[in-house]
Amino acid sequence: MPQPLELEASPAERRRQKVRGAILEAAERVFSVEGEAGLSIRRLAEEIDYSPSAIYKYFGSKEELVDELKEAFFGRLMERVDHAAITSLSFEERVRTCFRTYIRVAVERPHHYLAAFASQGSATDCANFQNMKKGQAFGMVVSLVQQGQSAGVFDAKMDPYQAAKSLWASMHGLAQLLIHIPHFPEMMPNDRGVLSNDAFTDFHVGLLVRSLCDTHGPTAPTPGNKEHKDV
Amino acid sequence: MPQPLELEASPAERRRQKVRGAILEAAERVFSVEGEAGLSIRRLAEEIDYSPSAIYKYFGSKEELVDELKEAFFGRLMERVDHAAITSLSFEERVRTCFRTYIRVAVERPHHYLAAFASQGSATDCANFQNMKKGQAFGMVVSLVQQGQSAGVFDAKMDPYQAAKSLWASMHGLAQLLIHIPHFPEMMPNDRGVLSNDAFTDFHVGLLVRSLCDTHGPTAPTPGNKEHKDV
DNA sequence: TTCTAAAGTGAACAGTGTTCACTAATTAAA
DNA sequence: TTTAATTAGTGAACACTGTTCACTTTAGAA
Repeated sequence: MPQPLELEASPAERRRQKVRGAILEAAERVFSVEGEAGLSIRRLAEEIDYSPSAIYKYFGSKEELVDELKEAFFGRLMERVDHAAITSLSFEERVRTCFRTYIRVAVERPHHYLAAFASQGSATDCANFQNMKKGQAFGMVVSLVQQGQSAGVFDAKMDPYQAAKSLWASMHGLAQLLIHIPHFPEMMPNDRGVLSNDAFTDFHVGLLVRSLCDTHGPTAPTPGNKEHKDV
Repeated sequence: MPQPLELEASPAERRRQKVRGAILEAAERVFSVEGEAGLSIRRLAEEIDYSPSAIYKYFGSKEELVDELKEAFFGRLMERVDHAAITSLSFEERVRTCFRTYIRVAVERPHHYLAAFASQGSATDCANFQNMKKGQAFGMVVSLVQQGQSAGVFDAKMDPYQAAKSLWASMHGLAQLLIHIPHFPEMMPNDRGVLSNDAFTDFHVGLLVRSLCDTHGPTAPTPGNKEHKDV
């Protein structure tokens, strides 16, 4: 811990944070529009009227800088989903608005969302997954499933963690396809059923919720009780 | 069409195709292990004992070369899923093996799978989506849904195209998370329910199939019949 | 054999992330 | 206030990248 916890920062430190903030701000601006491909150190330096090597007095590498952008984005993403959660009264509404918000934020900042998941998945990433924002986001989904179980809407016999992982994968996939395939919801051979992003997201979430509901017979799937044949 | 459809190719053309194949082979080798990041024109040239500029007599750009790798991968992916489809007797088994195969191939060649979906989604991509392998893959999912409806397993009132898109998104998301997050199926706070990739895929597919089944009441979701509030 | 078209090459261009010796400025100590 | 020690900032360079282009060599056809 170099600085004394931000209370009574020295003028030098305040100046340093100002420059650091300017770098991050310019980086955010460029990254939002052109992604990591358009974000070069030299361009960044030009935008804030510094030399390229000056950047390295504030960030160890370009990757460090981008990681900070990604982490900040994930923080904003969680904030907005959290806000959607606490302003929703019923469980059904909460599920719908939370996931719709998740998708909206992802589509609003496609480069951020893609980059946040494009890490090479190193061992260290796995180790402190719980501590990272991504792990917290997963925790929110788990909580949502547990709320559904408490409310008697979801199957109580289901492992909420496995269900949350499945749910998260499904939402992540939708975000990816909406970003990568333009007009994905309208992508149809004929012209019936032209949906907006929100409408298709609702449809998608509707199906996912249905799959977790408690209105089925004893055929509800439980993980890990089947043998697997080769394909 | 430069060459006369491969029948009676001239020696020059055969030689050319041989070199072209060697380039693609080396590219495939490098790309499989290190992805596009590790694939440089100079390294490729060194591996096949040519000069870097020679590559450009066979491929217009690096992107063209990589696109060919991606297209070939998607072809193999579809072949294997197709094989899984025709060797499965019952509908339930077909669904399970097809999707399990899809996930397996994606995880086997993570760089290929990620790159295949990492295109920037230009307007041209959208235009000839139907003609590309990716569009054919989507067609297979549609067909699968329609088979389920014909078999009386899936809700017949459901639009198979919308359902297929939802299904595809969910499977794509799982593939992404399995690739990006090591030990995703075992990612748990406690140690119960340690699943393999296949086992978790089966669990995931089980939920998705459940959501499309016809064992529900009249509350089955139909897309596009709801108003959307802001979040 | 001569001519033409293709194959293949080395050098260069413009760009990238990054490092390092160096100077300028600011802060702390005498 | 003068001096010493950090720190901020710089320009040049290194090792890369994809790509182009004038050039030579090779091969097939007339």
